[in-house]
Amino acid sequence: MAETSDAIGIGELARRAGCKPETVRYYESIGLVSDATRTEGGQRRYGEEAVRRLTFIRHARDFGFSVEAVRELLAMSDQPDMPCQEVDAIAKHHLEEVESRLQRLSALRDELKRMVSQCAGGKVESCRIIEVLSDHQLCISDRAHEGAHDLG
Amino acid sequence: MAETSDAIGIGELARRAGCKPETVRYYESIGLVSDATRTEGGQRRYGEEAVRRLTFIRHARDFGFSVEAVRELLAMSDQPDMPCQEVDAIAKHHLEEVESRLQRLSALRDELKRMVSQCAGGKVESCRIIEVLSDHQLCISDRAHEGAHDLG
DNA sequence: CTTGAATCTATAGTTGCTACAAGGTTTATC
DNA sequence: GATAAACCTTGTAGCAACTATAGATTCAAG
Repeated sequence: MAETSDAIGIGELARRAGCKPETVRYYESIGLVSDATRTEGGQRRYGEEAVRRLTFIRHARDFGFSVEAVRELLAMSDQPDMPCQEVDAIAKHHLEEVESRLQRLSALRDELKRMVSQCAGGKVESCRIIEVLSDHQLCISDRAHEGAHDLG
Repeated sequence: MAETSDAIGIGELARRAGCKPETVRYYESIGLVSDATRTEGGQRRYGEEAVRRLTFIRHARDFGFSVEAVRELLAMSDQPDMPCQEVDAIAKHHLEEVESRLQRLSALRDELKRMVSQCAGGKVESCRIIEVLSDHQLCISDRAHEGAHDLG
């Protein structure tokens, strides 16, 4: 097992960073990770640095940063002597987005909860859920379901 | 202006339901709304029923229901005599999903907040944000950023 | 040397639309 | 009846961030 050395394959790399080989190839195709060295047969081989970089990427993605934000964060982490203002700005901006999504999603939950709680369990004809969906007037707030855009 | 009668165009229909003509054509293409009658020149013409149906669809989508869920809800609202258990089940399931997203997003916010608050504003080298992203160990919870998958 | 797992490229699919391009139709005005 | 503005048509490509598949090749182990 030469897997602690500088010659791991794409599968092992992916496993160590917690993603799939396809994802690594995708990141390479969009230039998020640099092209790997290849074996004579054309297979990718990676070292420890690649593991660190991919781990950073996956971790930032898990935090919800967009791929473009990750690209910037990577570029900055490659410049250790620069001030970290920009890093801070990206993170703060992301935090604000998350907080705004939370608010909208929370309003959506309230509206859904209200709707569900009013269903008496009779026929579709008199179902409160169908009624609410049919008639916007029955919603408490016009802004309640803007949070829906945060759902896939 | 024959626009209150049974002969509105796709633009007027879309405007009344709060979406775009493209969206209406898309819904037609996936069978969410049925094919419209056409003028001799081939343009779509709609009546009041189409306005109601499209409004229902848009409203359900605004509530975050998936297109497939909307399809089922529509089918059920077409059967007023059926019991509304299934409608209830779809809505409850959706509510559960929204609540679970909320929890994960909220954990993510906490983690982000913590990360941002610890940044002292020095060099990238010693930036807490970069450190946290580099090292999973520095997160409070392993589950904190599962909420990221709720973001686009 | 053979087997089987891993990898390769290229392409299409996911969700729910949105944005063109290049034309055809309708409607209003003169 | 002509003309122009506004509307409409189909078809295709694009978005985000992967995921999945197919069919061929390569690698490592026995």
